[in-house]
Amino acid sequence: MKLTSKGRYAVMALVDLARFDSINPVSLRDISLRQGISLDYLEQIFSKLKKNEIVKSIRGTQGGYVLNKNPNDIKLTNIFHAVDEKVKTVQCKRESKRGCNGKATKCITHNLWDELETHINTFFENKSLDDLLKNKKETRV
Amino acid sequence: MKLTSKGRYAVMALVDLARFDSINPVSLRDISLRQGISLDYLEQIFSKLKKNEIVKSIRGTQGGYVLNKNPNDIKLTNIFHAVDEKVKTVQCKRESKRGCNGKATKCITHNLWDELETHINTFFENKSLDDLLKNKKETRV
DNA sequence: ACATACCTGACTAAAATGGTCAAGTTTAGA
DNA sequence: TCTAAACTTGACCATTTTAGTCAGGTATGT
Repeated sequence: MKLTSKGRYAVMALVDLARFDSINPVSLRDISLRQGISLDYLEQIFSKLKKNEIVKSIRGTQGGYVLNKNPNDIKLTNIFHAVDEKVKTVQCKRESKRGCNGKATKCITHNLWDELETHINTFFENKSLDDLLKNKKETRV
Repeated sequence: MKLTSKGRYAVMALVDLARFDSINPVSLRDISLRQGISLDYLEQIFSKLKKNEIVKSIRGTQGGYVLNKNPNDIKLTNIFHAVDEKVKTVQCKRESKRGCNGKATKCITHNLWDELETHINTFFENKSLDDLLKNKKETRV
């Protein structure tokens, strides 16, 4: 299962974006500075977010990115999917129509991973960018 | 977040073990053959399972491993913990008492990962080896 | 025209993964 | 008592993934 910094950065950047894009397009440079994420890396991430129609880009001076949907309609599952964070649990090697590991049967734990995957996906499907915004205060420690 | 083959192998091996250890100690060689997991790798895994008192070893000829607890008392969370599958989501770099990323604040998404972690752990805490055994038939495809 | 900001693809150091290999020790059973 | 089966330990390693960097673009508002 993968769930790494790339996904975290994507979420952080989008929350940041959502907080400011109603005024102006937000440049990656600003997000980079505010969130402490490398600009070059952000560009990779936003390229994917754009392909998946989560954000729109506006080129040129004063340009930047804007959300392409209502924050309430952007679920975490969409974000992770966009940046290739596959919320997939361990795969059985060479799983095929025939079964796991080339055998004609499913392996003992096969159903378990299916269940887990559903469990995690449900969490992400029920969580929108809007939910995070409501909780957006950077709480003091 | 890590959730890899090592965890899957550990679970597969323990289910296998649970099915046969009431008769005799089960050798890793048998598990290796039945489950298609490298013997050397199994040894690494069982070394950790033993340290965490999930299995007992019996040395010598006809030796092998035996469960050290009732299958109902072995939760998946115990297994993953034993083999260092940390069910931890992405960490904020250098998180400290002071906050995330060296700042005095928690990062925007901090609570999210905490919630997710709890969500996944709940799943694993409620799932025991016994639950898997009940479902143990290698269902035909 | 030119600075700002997006866009693209190649490249890479470091870490994690999924093992292998070698050299033991222990003990049941012949 | 000898020996083979089985556990034990630790070093090692190839491959893949991660988390970026770097170097060049292209588009556009002012």
